[in-house]
Amino acid sequence: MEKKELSKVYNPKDVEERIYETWQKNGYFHAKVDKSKKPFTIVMPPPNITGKLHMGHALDDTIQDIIIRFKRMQGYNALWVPGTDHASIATEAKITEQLRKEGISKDDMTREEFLERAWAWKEEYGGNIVSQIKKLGSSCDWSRQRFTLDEGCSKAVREFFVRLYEKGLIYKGERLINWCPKCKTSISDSEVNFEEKDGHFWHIKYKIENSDEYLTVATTRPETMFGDTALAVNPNDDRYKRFIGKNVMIPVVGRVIPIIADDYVDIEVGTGVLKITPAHDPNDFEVGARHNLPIINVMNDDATMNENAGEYSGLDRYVARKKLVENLKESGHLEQIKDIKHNVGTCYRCSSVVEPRISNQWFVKMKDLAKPAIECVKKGTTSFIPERFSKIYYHWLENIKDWCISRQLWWGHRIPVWYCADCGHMNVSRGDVKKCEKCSSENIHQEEDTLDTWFSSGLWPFSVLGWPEKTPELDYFYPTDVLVTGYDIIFFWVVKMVFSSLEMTKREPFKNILIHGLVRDSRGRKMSKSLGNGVDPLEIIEKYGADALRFSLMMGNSPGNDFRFFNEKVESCRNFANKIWNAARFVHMNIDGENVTGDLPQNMSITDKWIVSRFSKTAKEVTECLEKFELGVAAQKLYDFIWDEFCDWYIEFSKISGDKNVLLWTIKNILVILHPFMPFITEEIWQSFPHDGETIMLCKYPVYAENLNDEKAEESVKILVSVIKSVRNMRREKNVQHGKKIALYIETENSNYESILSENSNILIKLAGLKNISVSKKVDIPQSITVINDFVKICVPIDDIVDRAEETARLKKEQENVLKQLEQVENRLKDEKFISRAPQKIIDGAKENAEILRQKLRKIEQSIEDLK
RNA sequence: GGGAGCAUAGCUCAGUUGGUUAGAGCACUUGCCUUACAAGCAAGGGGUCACAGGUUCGAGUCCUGUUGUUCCCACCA
Repeated sequence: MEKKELSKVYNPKDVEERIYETWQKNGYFHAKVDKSKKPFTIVMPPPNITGKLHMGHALDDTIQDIIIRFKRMQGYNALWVPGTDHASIATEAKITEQLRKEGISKDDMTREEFLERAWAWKEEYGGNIVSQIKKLGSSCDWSRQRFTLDEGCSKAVREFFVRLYEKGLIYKGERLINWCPKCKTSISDSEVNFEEKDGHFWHIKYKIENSDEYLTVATTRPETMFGDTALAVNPNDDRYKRFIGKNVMIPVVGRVIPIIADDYVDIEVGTGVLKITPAHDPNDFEVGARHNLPIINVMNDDATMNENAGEYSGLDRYVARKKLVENLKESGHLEQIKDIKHNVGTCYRCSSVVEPRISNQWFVKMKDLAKPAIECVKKGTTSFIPERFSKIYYHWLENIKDWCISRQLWWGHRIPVWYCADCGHMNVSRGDVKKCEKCSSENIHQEEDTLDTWFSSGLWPFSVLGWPEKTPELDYFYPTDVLVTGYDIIFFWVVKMVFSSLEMTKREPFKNILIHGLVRDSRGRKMSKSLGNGVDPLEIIEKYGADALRFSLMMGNSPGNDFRFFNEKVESCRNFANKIWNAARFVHMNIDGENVTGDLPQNMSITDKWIVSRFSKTAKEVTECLEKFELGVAAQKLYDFIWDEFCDWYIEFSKISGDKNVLLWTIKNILVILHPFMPFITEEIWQSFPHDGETIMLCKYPVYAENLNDEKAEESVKILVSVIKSVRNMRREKNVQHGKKIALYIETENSNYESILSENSNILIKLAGLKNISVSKKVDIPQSITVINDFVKICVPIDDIVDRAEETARLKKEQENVLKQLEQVENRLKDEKFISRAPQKIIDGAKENAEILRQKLRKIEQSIEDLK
């Protein structure tokens, strides 16, 4: 802040970048192991390297930055570890797309060539999001920045994999998994989104062998008929009992399959007959397993039909479906078609319809891992904020299925398994394997598949601190204190961190899980690319400043709840920043060139004692809120204190009387207490005042002090304020001209009040616009306006506030004004077009308005009459 | 089918172990460029806290039910 030329308006662009660079240059964000201090640790949820900063990040990072700055100022050794996620499927899709635009197919590349390309891509774009996070003011320790695919994290991944494998918790097997035909990889259950889509129920007749009878099956996916290996009915279904054990012929396909009985079949649903296709439906897979049915896969990895589909081989699944339905119709096997709406699984990355598919994949056995993760929250070692999210967490973990961790992708951690071509042994190893540990053959090759991204990000809280090495950082900063994330990511990520950490480190990864909601657009819709309704935080920062954005994300936000983003809200927070800026200008006007230290003097006036006491209490409340992670409430309290109590009242008092040291003390403390929320402007102003230390960032966070508390001063100011407000109110009601001084008589039998009011009459005179004031035990003025407020009786002689001639003139002017308005409304009501076309509500409103104006006019006329 | 959230001013939302007269921002009305700030100041209007019961001296807050709404999970042959 330049002392000579104080701009009337705060301009964040002149400030933010410069200050952030200074902070970084001086290493204020860096935390090192120091056993003399208590650590406080947050690891940042790593954004994808494909990503661009969106409002979700802005919210998440603002919350973390406020907490970490608060804790740092409280004296903790506060560490915030940043980093990025390789996001295997998302990044691979982007690179494949980029290649496609260049006319290159991924299939024409070797794995090595592709990875080279991917790393180059990471170098080029991976840094973007990091620089964007910095623009928010995030005080992360950038010297400790990590990447889920860096050397250390890769080592952690192998350690984790091998340990789970050795414990028998990882296995490979043929299972039915979700297959994305576009990404050409398996995906886990939690990566499938269900979308309601229009579809059809095709009722197909399966003719019973050696009979003219047939069974009708309803299906939504007729093309899977090629993989049917049975029809199933409920054993208690009287309609079909007699068919059990007989065979039917699959229409068109011509293969003969048995009719079996299984309780899974619901008599009420559809026709009560179910076709069993174990290779393409999870339930059928289980039924098939119970009855030892063969498994026939009918599709390729791109969802075209394979050789088992005969003449349909090579056709896309939907083309094949259409053709098959035609064929069924022609051959008389199609009984009817019903339109239905049904939920279809889609890929969470590319939205393609997922195909359940039998495949050889790697899995983690989840049951034993889930138990301690449930316990950890039940015991309260780790707590959700708000608490209700623990219910969702329990429910998910209690019903967990095995986790499919292998992906048919290249960008990621390659599974550390080497197959021996000679003896068939599977070598599972932390290090690279050169020869088979069993037969010493060198004819080995590594598993082609990579691991699910969440397999590595599940290790994030401890891998970033050096695990599996026993680093001093891990020993000191771990477990972390709080994880800040959105509820949408609890299943994907939070649970994985908890069970991974408990299994590997025997510790919970974090003590608290602070859950926030989604940032929605002003109409309450999710911000999304397809809707084009996303608000770019960088544009907001450009226009209003990072401090305003941060504060607007906190005001009225409460843990776990979604909240809507409005430009108007940011604007009001920008105004708040400007308010503080101008308050600082006022303080400068008063202290510059004078010997003001900002130390509290021995003897203080009542208003000085009041603001100091109020500040101390506010500090207490704000700290309590922050400790409980109630950031929105804390922000509101700061806003109210700074704007209402400090700016609107204390600064006005200080223009009349007051100690300049107190003025400086208060604003400096305000800057410090507000700093975690608005780091840039507070630093800028703090630097402009006399100060000890290099940066506001390292100031001690204000605390409540008993000796600053002054109930008497607070009570006294309350009385002064009540009188001022009553007088202002009366002036307004009686339309006393602005600037007109009035005489005031106050009656009170309380001698304490009497002395407070008398001693501070200068304040009352100035702020209530008085000519003079008289305070006594008894006031008796017959011709007066009287107001009784909570504390005293206030009288104003009537002649004193009403200059008859002036008042008459004012009323006549008002009369003209109202007449004009009334004329307008009446004209509108006479307008035929208006009456016939406007909604009834608007018309009624206008009629009402006209009536109000007529009444007002009558009152004004009466008042003019009274004044004569 | 199972679970959770939400319902408070015209709009968007706070309101934390129950406590006088329910708050903020924006919008609205009125008057002010009052020497920090018009991105401002002062005053004001506007709420049966979804509905119905219950607990209590006292309920926006706790309990039960109802309605509306959003979301999550599961399933949909």
